[in-house]
Amino acid sequence: MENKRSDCEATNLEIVEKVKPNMPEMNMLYDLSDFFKVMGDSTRIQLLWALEESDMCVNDLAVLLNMTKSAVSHQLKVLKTAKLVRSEKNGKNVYYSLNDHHVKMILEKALEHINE
Amino acid sequence: MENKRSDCEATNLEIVEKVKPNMPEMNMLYDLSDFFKVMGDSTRIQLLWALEESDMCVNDLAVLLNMTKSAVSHQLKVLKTAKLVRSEKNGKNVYYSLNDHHVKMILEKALEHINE
DNA sequence: TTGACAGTTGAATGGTTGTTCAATTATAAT
DNA sequence: ATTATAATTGAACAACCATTCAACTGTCAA
Repeated sequence: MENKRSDCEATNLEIVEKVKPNMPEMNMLYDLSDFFKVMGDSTRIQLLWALEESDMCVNDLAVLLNMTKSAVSHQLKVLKTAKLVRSEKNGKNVYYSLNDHHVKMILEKALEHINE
Repeated sequence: MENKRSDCEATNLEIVEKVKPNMPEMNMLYDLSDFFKVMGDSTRIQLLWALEESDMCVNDLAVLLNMTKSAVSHQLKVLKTAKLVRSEKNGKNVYYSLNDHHVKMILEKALEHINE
């Protein structure tokens, strides 16, 4: 048996069999959902949006977003792990910048969906 | 005082002041993050991917994804609330279909980011 | 070296969320 | 009418997550 968790039989088996080979690998699926999970937080979108305007240090990002440095730092780490931003130390400050040119396009497409 | 929650002063006030007027409204921000939250689940991405191939009823989607009808129905409701899918009743079955042409493009852009 | 500031970190907390389970509605067939 | 199937629903549970808090590291200035 292949479908152990499903509680039913197919209604249109020919459709299921036609679609099945075109479904993505689970690994790709998890990569995709992980990416969208990272984007699915208003604080992180604000950070990406701000860094699209200008490279900034943690301090300034915290002031701009009206949040504590700690909270901002935590979220920047998430963005860095997802390779959406990179950081560079400069004296006492750490400056963050965007690391991916797809983000702007994805945000634009998402806005098109929302504004429909 | 405007920034009550920030625990620091700006390091580069001119940058903060330059970026601030270009930041998005909070409402738009929440719409964006809500959209990405919906996309940030592998089950829902599978459902969208499958419906891109063919309209399908809940039963067939459950078999295809190897899940219970209940779990699939719950997630379809999330997608419907987000206006990403629509549904149509046909006898005992409810057939779902894609309701947004941006999703495919957004998935493609996201894949470009991942495959870098 | 001392003090102040920028940033990071880990634990704790409160809130959110995906799946399961059981019950329910609605439709079709006998 | 009765039975079976498709789908939905709400509650419950466990897992996950964003922010807070306190402690800590590293750097600069005096």
